[in-house]
Amino acid sequence: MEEKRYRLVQNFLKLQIQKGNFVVGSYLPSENELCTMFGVTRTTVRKGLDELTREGFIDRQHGKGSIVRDRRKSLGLLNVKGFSEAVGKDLSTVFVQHPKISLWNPDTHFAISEQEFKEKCIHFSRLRCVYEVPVMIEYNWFADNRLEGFSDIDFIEGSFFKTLSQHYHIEITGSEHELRSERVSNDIAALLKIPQGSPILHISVKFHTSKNNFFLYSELYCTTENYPIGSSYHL
Amino acid sequence: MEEKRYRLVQNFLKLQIQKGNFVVGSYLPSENELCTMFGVTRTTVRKGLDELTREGFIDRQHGKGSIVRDRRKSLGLLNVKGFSEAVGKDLSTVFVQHPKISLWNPDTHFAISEQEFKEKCIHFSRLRCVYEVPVMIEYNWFADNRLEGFSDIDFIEGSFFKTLSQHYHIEITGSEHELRSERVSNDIAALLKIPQGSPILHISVKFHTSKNNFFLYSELYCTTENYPIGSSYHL
DNA sequence: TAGTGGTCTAGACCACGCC
DNA sequence: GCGTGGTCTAGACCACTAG
Repeated sequence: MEEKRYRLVQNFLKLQIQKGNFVVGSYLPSENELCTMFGVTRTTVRKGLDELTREGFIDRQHGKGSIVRDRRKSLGLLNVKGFSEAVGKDLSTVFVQHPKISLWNPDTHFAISEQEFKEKCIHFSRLRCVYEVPVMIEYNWFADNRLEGFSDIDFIEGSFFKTLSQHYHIEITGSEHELRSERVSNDIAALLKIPQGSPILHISVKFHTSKNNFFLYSELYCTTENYPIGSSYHL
Repeated sequence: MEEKRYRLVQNFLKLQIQKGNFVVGSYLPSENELCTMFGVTRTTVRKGLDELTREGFIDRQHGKGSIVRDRRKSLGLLNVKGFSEAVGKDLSTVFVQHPKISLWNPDTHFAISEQEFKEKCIHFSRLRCVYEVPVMIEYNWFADNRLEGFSDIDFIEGSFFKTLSQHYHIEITGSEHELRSERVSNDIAALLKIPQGSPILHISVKFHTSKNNFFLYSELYCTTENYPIGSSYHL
């Protein structure tokens, strides 16, 4: 399929990183070592490493080497400030609904493709708390038949994305968001333990992945009074 | 300062694009032409073009050439859906406060550096409407002495960013956001013509720029009922 | 000083778009 | 067919890091 030599280097290294054979913070083989491993020149190896850098898998350090990076912090995605970033806070996640096969929920604001709609989907929802205080509820849907045996395996370190990467070698490649400020519904007010009718931040997300035609749909409802949602974008 | 040859190519082309000498949609000189223009090899020219691609200035088309791109749509920044994207809608912007020298406003949620705080700042605010209906009010602050003679010149096509690029060759390189869902204040409710106490989306933004230590601070208040805020991110 | 990544040359061949 | 960008080679020298 893909005969470009730099892709071979790139995909080989990516797979090793996804599998955990090169852990975060460790160094990849040097460029010269990769040259002999793959029988190519440095230009080709460097092109592969450039791509991995662009994808956020590695950082390169002049005079030292290429170091494996924690990608989850570099995606520019919306996340509760202090949730995945902050250390030393008491964070917790509880399932409101464990993953199970269900029907597509009409609540998703992004259009689901016909192809997806024909399939069953998997749904799960989680409540996110800081210091035991609920700050966000998250509803997720995705096409069932794309992730073989998903319901049966556990989330790696409580992270859906980490699970996708390590078990299925699927990465998040992008996302679309729609943001609304609404009055909270009574159901969600009860779950988040906030007064009825409070303003709440509603975020609809469509995640794009490295797997063809595989998307993740999420609806997030956040109380932003104490923990505003942060996001960042850099060139 | 910068002696790398690919930077020469990159910066030369970037400046021409910023000045409008290469307009959006036109083709840059071919790689071979650039080679002879700068007396370097294709590897070097291509490295410069790679950088421009990464920065969003150009797209490259196999067999055709490198085409100048409209960068403002590629930043993954938050913008009112249908504001800068949609065509055929009746969009308008009115100044609530024209640019003038003022004091730093304590309303900004991001910390302003000591260096900036010592300087005066320029402030302006604008009301954004769709079909004459106000949907967003925007307050902006930035350090005065960074943009010589700013108050006196007009916005290019009503765009602050376009003005920064063409007049000062400054580009937006990134941004940080904080999002909150709040009850609207009475002042803002009046400006946006919405009922008092309505939920409103409050976005604090710190824009990073290509000019050292120059940032733009914005506070946005958006009614999201009819026109939700959209954003997207792609690898 | 040895090893690493960063820049650069002077070629070559290929794949794509267009006439 | 010709010009374009995409991939690749086989070198070279430089800049940075570390023992």
